[in-house]
Formats: sequence, structure tokens, C-alpha cells
Amino acid sequence: MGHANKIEKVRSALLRWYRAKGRDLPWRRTRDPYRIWVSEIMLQQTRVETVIDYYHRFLQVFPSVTALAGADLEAVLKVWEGLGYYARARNLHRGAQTIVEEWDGELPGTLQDLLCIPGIGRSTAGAILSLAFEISTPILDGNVKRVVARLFALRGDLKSPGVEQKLWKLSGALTPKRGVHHYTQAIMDLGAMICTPRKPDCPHCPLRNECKAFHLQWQEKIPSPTKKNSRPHHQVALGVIRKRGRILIYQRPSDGLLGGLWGFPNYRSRTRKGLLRALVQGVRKDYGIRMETGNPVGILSHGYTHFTVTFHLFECPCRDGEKIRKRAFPAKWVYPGELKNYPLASSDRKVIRKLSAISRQQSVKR
DNA sequence: AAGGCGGGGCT
DNA sequence: AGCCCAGCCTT
Repeated sequence: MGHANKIEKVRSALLRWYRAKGRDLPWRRTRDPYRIWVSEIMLQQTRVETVIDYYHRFLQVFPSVTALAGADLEAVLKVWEGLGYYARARNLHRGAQTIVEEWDGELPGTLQDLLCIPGIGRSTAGAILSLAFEISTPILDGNVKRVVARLFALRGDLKSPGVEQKLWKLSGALTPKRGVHHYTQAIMDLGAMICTPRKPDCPHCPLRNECKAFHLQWQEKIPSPTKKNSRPHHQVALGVIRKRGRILIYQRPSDGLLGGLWGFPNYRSRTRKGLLRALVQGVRKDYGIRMETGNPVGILSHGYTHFTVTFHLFECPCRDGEKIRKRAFPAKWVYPGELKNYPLASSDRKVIRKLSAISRQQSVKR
């Protein structure tokens, strides 16, 4: 069978399937480039089910490019809290300001211009052009990569530049000139619903007859597994440092892990015995604060992309007159009830829940 | 070319 | 415990 013939059959079978089985998702009920943009940024490396609530809340608070551009970054981070990859929120905020300044508040409708907006790469630009502007442009997200790799039985690491280049060419060849809006959503739905990473539902797949991987019975071998580097594990001392009913929090620098979020001071230690010392010395060095004691009150674990952490919680009372004398990072004393006003990392939310559980237990004992 | 960047759900 | 998710950016 010829290449062009296969492509035509894939397109028509895919669209027929999509009309019957495609998902109804919030961002498919609009053609507003701003809303499509917000959804695409949220969906980077994030599941559809996770995004839906954030999508509605975000647009309620920031209904337009100008509303977003005029907001405080902290307010944006607060709405983004818990969604992860916080650079996306910073880029969205800065991107809105770029759009107001450079394009009079309207998202540009060309690939070259979209790629100038922070956080928009080739695939996200392709999605915005296809879905909001109906301009035929390929995308290459995780779904499309997997579907295309199976359709053409591409072996090898799908993240390697060589394979990616082939995938981009094939995705481009498959992308139709007309009706790109439906096609792009259709191929993503197929990847999410049928052509899944593990145990693809080939019996119900509309592309079964055109799929080289299915023909060879390779569908479970593609994508080929990549090498697993085990994540290191860190022991971290975390201080709930109290003074007259208030707690010390600090703001992380915007360029690192959890950038821009607030949290409880925490310091890594090589050994368990060294935890409290690391905390006491760190707080003294970074904030010039001397703590009276540190009482271990609990432990919790948390996983990040490249490492896992065991947090060792310490309750640390300070003298009433103790002051912040240095500011290695922005820092302040806040009442527990004020914590909800700050964007906090998921791990720090866990700490708060743990603390309230502990205080409930203690009040029961008394 | 490789690594950093979250969090949660599924196996 | 490992894998993956509607990727992008920096080095």
C-alpha cells in the first residue's frame, strides 16, 4: 500500500471514530485563543482530569489576557498552587504581558510569533494554531508520539532527537490541510483512550488495519522502554518555627525548584543525627534567628521528579523578642490562619495537615 | 545531548 | 517502586 493511501485511510478512520467516541472537554467548547492557550499550558505533562478544575478556576479569576497581564504573579501562583511545574504559571503571566505589549492583547496567529512567547514550544504552538486558528500545523505531544510510532513501527527512544525528527515529519504528513481542528483533537483522544502506553485497546482501534505495530504484534514493545535512573532519596529537616503564635515562612527564588512559592524553612542533612543541627545552623545563617529548641513532631515523605524526600518536622519555639536579622530569602512571620493566602508547595500543605492532626490528637489527650 | 522542573494516579 | 502525563527551557 502506498504512503499517501495509508495517510488518507488513517485520517478518515480517525475522524469517523472521533465523531462517535471523542471526549467533550471544557476547552473544546471555545475557540478563544486565550482559553486554548491556558489549557495547553496546563496540559503540559499533566493529565486531563487534573487540569479541568484548574482550568475553570483560572479563567474565572483571569478571564482575559489583560486581566492576567495586570495581575500580581503571586495571585497567579496561588491559583496554580498544587498543579506543579510552576515555571508554567510564571511564563503564562509574563506571556500575557508580552501579548499586551507586542500584539495589542491578541494572541498572534503565526508559528514564528507564538514561539516568541515564553512557555510556548513547537507542539503547544501547533495546538494553538490548529485548535484556535484552524491553521494546519502538526503537534507532537506524548499521545501523538506514541500513536505515530506505533502506526509506523518506529523503534528506539522516542525522546532521542533522531527519532523525534522522524516523528515530526510523520506527524506533519498526517496532519490534514482542512479540518485540522477535528483531526488534532481526534489523534490526541485516540492516544489517551485507545492507543494507551500500556495495554492498548487494539481490538477497538479504528487504525488497527493501518497500524504496522499491530500488524507485527509489536504494540506492547513500542514505545521501547528507556533506562530507569533511580531517584536519590534525601533527608530534610523542616522547621515549624514559632514566635508568639506566628510561624516563619520564606519565599523560594523564582529560578529553582518550586520557584516563587512560600514554605517552611528546610535543610538537607546527610545523616539523621545531623538533621536538627542543619536546621538550627541554616535558620541562623539565612535569617539570623536563634531557636531555643527543636522538638521532633513527625515525619512525612514526598516525591519530586528527580528525587524523593523524607521531611523530619521540628517544632521550634523562639523567644518573643527574636527578630529576622538576615534575609537570604524573603521571609516573614504569619499566623496559621494567614497561610491560606500564600501559594505553598504541595509538600508544605502536607505539613500543615500533619500539624493540625497532631494538635487534634493532643487536645483529645488533654 | 542531557538534565531540571511537580504532582498524582495507576500498575 | 516505577511509569507516565496535550513539554519547555537551560546548559
